[in-house]
Amino acid sequence: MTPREILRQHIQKTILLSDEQFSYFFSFFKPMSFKKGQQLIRVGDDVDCEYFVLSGCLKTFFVNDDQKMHILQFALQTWWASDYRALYNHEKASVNIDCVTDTETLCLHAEDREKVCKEIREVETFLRWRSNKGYISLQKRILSLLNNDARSRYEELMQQYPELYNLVPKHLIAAYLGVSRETLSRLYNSK
Amino acid sequence: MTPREILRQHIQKTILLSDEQFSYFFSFFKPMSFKKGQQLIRVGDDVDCEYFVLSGCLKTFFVNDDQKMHILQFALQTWWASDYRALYNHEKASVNIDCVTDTETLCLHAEDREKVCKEIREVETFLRWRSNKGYISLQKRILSLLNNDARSRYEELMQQYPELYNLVPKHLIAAYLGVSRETLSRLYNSK
DNA sequence: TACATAATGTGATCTACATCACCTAATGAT
DNA sequence: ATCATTAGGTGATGTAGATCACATTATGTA
Repeated sequence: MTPREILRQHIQKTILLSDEQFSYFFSFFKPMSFKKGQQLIRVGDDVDCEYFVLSGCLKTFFVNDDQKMHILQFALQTWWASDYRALYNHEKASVNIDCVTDTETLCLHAEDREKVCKEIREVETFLRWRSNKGYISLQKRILSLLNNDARSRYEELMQQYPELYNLVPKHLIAAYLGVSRETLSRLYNSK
Repeated sequence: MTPREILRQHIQKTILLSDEQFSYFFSFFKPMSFKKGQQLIRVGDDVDCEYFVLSGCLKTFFVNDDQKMHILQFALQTWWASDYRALYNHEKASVNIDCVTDTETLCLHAEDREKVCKEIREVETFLRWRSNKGYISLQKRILSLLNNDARSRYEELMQQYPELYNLVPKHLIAAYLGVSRETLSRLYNSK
């Protein structure tokens, strides 16, 4: 699939755009490719765009004072990633985004996004629904953090995103689940 | 302030509506008042509306197999509450909402919301931004759950929403923080 | 006014998970 | 091919917070 097709199919799950409308929207996306380990956003940066993942894997993460990393999101194909707090409030980045693997993305600038939103009603509807889905999935994760122990959080994640198992180093999975890498290792090497 | 004024001021923080536009939007909101302990949404219910809080306090919560309650959200004045997963995906409710105190709300049906969204562009923009803000605040809470211990989560909450201290029983605060009521009690009675 | 129920406090004990220390196995760079 | 770096495994030990048990104080209700 071409980048264009990947994006189009993704959007069409929510709304219908004419060829013309889609072409117009698509024209604002700039292809950007990154190597494993490359940083897209660093804490303190100005943030003016968001990334749509075509292939590979990004991680959005925070590093605390003790140098401990917490992962807010892995972004695989058709996922979106940015520091949305910074992007929407015009603040400096408070999280980092970098590449877990080589990654191809389409980059959309916030001002272009707002421009197209005004011009094409359906695009705004799409973005509203995208936000809703994001909200719902974060709520699910909060519930999982409150209710489940490390083992069932791990099993839940592996069941929902099995591709992460081979794609992402285990210590990053641990940093996503909120568990130490040692404990995670013990979890799936026993039982 | 009248309900109308409360809603209008809330919306105007994000977008501008003419008197006419606002009156039209407002006409779809139905005042609904509830007594402390009354249930707005129960697991398994059909969900077709969302609530805008005028006064009082709601809680959105989940009860697990061990009868342990986890609170996803407290909703105070100008907050919105519903089971958004159910509302957006036309599923049965997977969480409960009830009243922590006597509560006045304005109720908006999903079909009316979508109707007004189509008719008034600014309303759709408002809802898109509302979702974004919700997403950002859930992300903040996830980070807090991953990074902070019970004490600092408690202090963070009390600092951000001091009104909860006298409004909400401590065992509910505990259920929001993801800590046992005993531990919470010890936290603020020592140190 | 009395009684039931909900909210809160506090000690004793238990446990999931963190931390530390050290090891082996991959992976990658020169 | 060699060496450094990163990933991963595993034992020993420490600890935040859960759980259990029971007392105390509010709150609501007949």
